[in-house]
Amino acid sequence: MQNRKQQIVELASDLLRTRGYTDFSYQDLARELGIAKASIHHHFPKKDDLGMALCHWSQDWLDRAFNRIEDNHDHAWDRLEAYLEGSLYWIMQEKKVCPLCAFHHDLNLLPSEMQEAVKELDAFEIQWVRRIFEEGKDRQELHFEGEALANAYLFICTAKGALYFAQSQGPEAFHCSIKQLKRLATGQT
Amino acid sequence: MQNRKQQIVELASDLLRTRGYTDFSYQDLARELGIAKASIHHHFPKKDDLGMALCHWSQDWLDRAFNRIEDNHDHAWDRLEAYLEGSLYWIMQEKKVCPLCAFHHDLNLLPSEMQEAVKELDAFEIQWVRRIFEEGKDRQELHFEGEALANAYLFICTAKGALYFAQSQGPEAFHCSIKQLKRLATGQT
DNA sequence: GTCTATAAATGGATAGAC
DNA sequence: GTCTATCCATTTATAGAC
Repeated sequence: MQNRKQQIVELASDLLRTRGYTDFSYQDLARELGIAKASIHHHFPKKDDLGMALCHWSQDWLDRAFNRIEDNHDHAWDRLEAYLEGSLYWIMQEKKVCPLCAFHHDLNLLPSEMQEAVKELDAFEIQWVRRIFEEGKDRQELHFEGEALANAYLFICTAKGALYFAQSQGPEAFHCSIKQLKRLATGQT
Repeated sequence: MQNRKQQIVELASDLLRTRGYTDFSYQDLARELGIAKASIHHHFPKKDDLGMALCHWSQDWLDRAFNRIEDNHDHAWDRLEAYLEGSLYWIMQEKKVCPLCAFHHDLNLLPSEMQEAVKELDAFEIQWVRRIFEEGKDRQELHFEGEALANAYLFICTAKGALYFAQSQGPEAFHCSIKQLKRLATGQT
């Protein structure tokens, strides 16, 4: 069964986003799939093998998320807002963080191969936001001062931090800081 | 030895900030202190007892950090900058996150008593930043648009997110977004 | 591919002696 | 307060049968 392998990754990604990489076990996976622990080891001999598979899964997850946003929204700010609302939805409704945030929680404890993969995924996410800012400026949809990259950093850092506080202080904290971002990115008064 | 108890908390705070709450053990503490695991249990019967002690320690840590900043800097932006530079120093030079960030990593896994404590600590941190913004505006040191609280949220969210990326992308990512913040908070062009 | 069985290490926790 | 000894559960991982 080739699907079993994907089924394991899919479930693992769920536990990763809920509990973090070091805090889910093969036993958790086996229980929920109704199979033996040893069967998971057959597909992923070491946990770090599964960890790398989760890194690749995260790349796909980002691709899908970004493509969906671009398919459903044309205006640059609508795309950025969809990115924000998506993140907030996951954390508030599903109690899950994005896979990258999950990996960051244990970054120092991960094997170096996984750390490198996370760095590349971070860079990929940043570059996507930067591209949206650049295209938005070219099309006169966004009106910000300075470089697109600097504004992209401000945007994505604020978003990550807002999610951090959304968990403990509720969604108002999130919306409050995002409102500021919109003013800056769109050039509204 | 009453100092032993504090010694344990001090070491535990270090491991908390380096590895996270669920990823350090009584064994780690015992090894580094050169005493038996059971001796740690004498001072903190359950790990969550130690966890609550770490929450109280974190409150003291915040108090000390904020007082030091206010003692050494008068201008509102200098205080905010000292807050940022302090955070960056810890993560880059010492590979440690602030205790609140550490607790956030496992927030969903913590007993509710600890979760409540973290929420209050978050609120305390936010209120400190807000006060600095308000005082800065009153003294004409800061020139920002809108409410002090909204600007405080933007500031602290950006700071937390910048630390997130500093870990994986290096300090340039941090400085890049902080430069934007300064422009906004001080009213520079 | 999946199972049972099992290993070896680790984690949190307790009992009771000194 | 600290120790040794011990308990029980969990975690990662392997061996070998079906």
